[in-house]
Amino acid sequence: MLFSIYDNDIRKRFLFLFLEVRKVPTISDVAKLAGVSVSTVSRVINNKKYVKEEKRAAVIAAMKELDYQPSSIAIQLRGQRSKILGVIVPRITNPFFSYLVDAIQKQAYNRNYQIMIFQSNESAEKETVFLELMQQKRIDGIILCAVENDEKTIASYSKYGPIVLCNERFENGKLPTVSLDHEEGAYMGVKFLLEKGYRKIGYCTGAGFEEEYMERTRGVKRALAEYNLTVNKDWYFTQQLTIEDGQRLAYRYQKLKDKPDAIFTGSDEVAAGFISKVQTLGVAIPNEVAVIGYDNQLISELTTPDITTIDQPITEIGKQTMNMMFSLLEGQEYQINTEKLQMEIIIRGST
Amino acid sequence: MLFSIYDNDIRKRFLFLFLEVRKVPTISDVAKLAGVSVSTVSRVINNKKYVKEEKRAAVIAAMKELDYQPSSIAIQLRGQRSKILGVIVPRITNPFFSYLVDAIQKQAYNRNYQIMIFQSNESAEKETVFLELMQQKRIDGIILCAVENDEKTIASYSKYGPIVLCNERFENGKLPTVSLDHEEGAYMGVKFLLEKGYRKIGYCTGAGFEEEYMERTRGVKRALAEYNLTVNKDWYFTQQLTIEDGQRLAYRYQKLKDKPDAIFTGSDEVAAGFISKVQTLGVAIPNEVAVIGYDNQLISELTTPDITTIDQPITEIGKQTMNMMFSLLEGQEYQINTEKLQMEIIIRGST
DNA sequence: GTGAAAGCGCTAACAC
DNA sequence: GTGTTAGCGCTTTCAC
Repeated sequence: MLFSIYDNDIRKRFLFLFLEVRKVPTISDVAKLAGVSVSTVSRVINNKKYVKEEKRAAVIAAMKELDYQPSSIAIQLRGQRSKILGVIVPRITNPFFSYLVDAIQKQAYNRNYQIMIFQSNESAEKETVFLELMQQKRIDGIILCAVENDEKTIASYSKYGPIVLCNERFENGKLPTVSLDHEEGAYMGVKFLLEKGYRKIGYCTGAGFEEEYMERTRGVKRALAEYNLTVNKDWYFTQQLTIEDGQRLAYRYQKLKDKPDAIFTGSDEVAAGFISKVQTLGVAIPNEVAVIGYDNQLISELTTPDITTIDQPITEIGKQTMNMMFSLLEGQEYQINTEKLQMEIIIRGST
Repeated sequence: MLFSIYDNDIRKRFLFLFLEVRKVPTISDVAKLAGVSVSTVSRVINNKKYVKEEKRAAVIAAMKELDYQPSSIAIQLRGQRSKILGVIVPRITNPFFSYLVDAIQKQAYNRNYQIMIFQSNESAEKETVFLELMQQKRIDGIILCAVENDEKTIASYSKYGPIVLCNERFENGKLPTVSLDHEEGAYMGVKFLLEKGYRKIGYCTGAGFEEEYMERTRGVKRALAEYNLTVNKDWYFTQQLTIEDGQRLAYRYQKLKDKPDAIFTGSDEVAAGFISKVQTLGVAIPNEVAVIGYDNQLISELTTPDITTIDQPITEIGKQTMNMMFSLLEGQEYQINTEKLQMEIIIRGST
C-alpha cells in the first residue's frame, strides 16, 4: 500500500549528502577568495558606501562562486534581533485561527519577518514556555490570539519584547490590543433574531468560566433587555465550541420540554453541528428553531439551510495587529483604524 | 465599535517597558553573582558532572535571582543547530494541512523542537526562499508537504540538512519520502462505486498539469478497466480543489446532456460544494448522482447527505514523517511502518 | 576606502 | 572539580 523510495542504497546516498562535513562558506571564505578583508565583504552585503566598485564586484563574484549565504544566527547574535515573531493560537486546526494566522503571516512576509506558530492547546504552562522563547531572544515579539495566563504574568514578559493581544483582551487590560467588540457582535445577532419575531432565545457560549466570553454575554443581555427579556437558564449552554458539541446539543434540544425558537450559538461549528444533526431528528430549520452562527466560516455555507452568521474581518484584524507590532518594534506610535474593524451580520437560510 | 485600551498613556508605559535598555542577564552575570566561572555555570546548565553540590546550588540560586534564560541564539551559533524545523505547506487554511501541521508539531514538541510553518501558496520562488533558510542555518531540516520546484532543485539543498517529503512524491524520486499510495486510494473509491452498480463515473482532479495527480488517475483507470470502462472525457474535470470549484461544478453538471451517475471528486471540499449546490438545483443525491470525497475532513459530515470519503491517517503520516526526520538528523536509519499508513473508505449517505 | 580587532553569549578543550 | 580561553560568523568602531 505504501510506496517509499527510501531503500537502503538511497538512504546511504542522502545521509552522505548532508552528513558529509561540507563546510558552509563563511564571510571570511568570501573575503579570502575575493582578496579583501571581512569588513569589506560585510560592507558589500549590507550595501554600505565606501567600497570601490571593483572590490565590490570581486566580492559579489566570490559570494556567487561559493554560493554564500550569511548566517542569520550570527547576525542575530550580533544584532540581538531574530526577525522572527511568535503567534500563539489555541489550535491551528480551528479555521478561524488558520485564517488569522494566514493573514498575519502575509503581513510578516511583506516585511521580511518569519512567523513561528505555537499552539497553546488551552494550556497555561505551554503559553509560558512560548513566552520564554522571547526571553531567550529566539523571537522578537509575540502575538497572542489566545490567553491562558492572567494579565500580570503575560505583561511581565513585556520587558523582553512587544506583546500584542489579537482578538482577545483583558477587562481593563493594559497590554496593546487589537480586537473587535464582541459585545456588539453578540448584540447584533440576538437583536436580529428579536426583530424577526423570535422571543424564546437560546444562547451558547464557549466559556468554561464565568469570566470568559463576558463581553458576548453582555451583548446578549443588552439585546434581550430591550425587549424586556432575560436569559432563560434552561436555554443557556456553556462550553459549546466544536461541531461535536453542536451535534450533542441537538439531542439536548430535543429533550427540552419548553424549547427555544432560536439559538445564538456563538460559533459556526456549533451551529453547523446542531443544524445537520437536529434535522435528522425531524426538527425543521428555521421553522421550529432558527440558528445563528459566528465567524462566517466556509462551513456556514455548506449546511442545508446555510447559516446566518456574524462576519469578522479576519484579514483586517491580522493587518492591524501587525501594524501595531511593527510600530512597537520600531518604538513608534500606531493608531488603530477602527472603521475597518466592523463586524457584519450575514443573513442566510437558518433564520 | 472597536474597543481598544491602547491609548496614549498606556502606549507610553509599555513602550517604556521594553524599550528600556533592560540588560538581559548573561551567563557571566550569573557566574559573577554565584562567585564561580562561566564554565561552571555552563556545566550546571547542561547537567554535567564534576560540580560540587554547593556550587551547583549557588549557581541555581543566582540563575533564579536574575531570572536567567540561556540565549538560544548563542547556543545555536556555537552548536550549529537551531532546533527548529521548517514545514512547507501550500495553504495553512486548507484543513488537511492544518491537521497535518498539528500532527507534525506535536511530534516536534515532544522532542523539544520548534517548527516554523511556511506557506508556499503554490509559488516555486517562495519555496526556494524557504529552502534557503536552511542554508542560512536558521532551520535544521525541512518537511515538504507541497512541492513546487523540480526534484533536482530541491535535492540540491540536501547538503544543508535533511529534507523529507510528506505526502508528496516524485515519480522515481530519490528524496526521503513518507507518503500514502494515492493510486490505491483512488482505486478504492472508484471500485466502490462500480461495485455499487454505478457505471457512468465522473472524475475530478486538482491537477493543472498532466504530471500532477498521476497516481490517482492511474488508480481511477485501473478500477474502470476492471469493468471494461475508460474515462469519459466529458466527465473528467481538472483543477477542482475548493468548495467554490465544487459549487461551479454543480452548474456544469446540470448542463451536461449525458450525465454521470457518480463522481469521484478527489476532495471533500469539492464534494461538499457540489452536494450543497446541486441539491438547490433540484438534483437528488445519491439517487441521481452519487458523490465520493477524499480526506475524511470534518465537513464531510456536515452536508446532507453526509459524504462517503477516503480517510487518510493524518496523525500517523505526521508521526512517521517526524520519525524519519529525527532519524536523519541523528544520522540513523528509519524504517517506515507501512501497516499504519493504510487508507480507508468511510461509507456515508452520498453514495 | 580599507583592514584589524573587539565582542555578541555560549561551549568545550585544556590547564591547573 | 574548577577556571581560562579560543572560537562559532558576523558587525562595527577605530586606525591607517
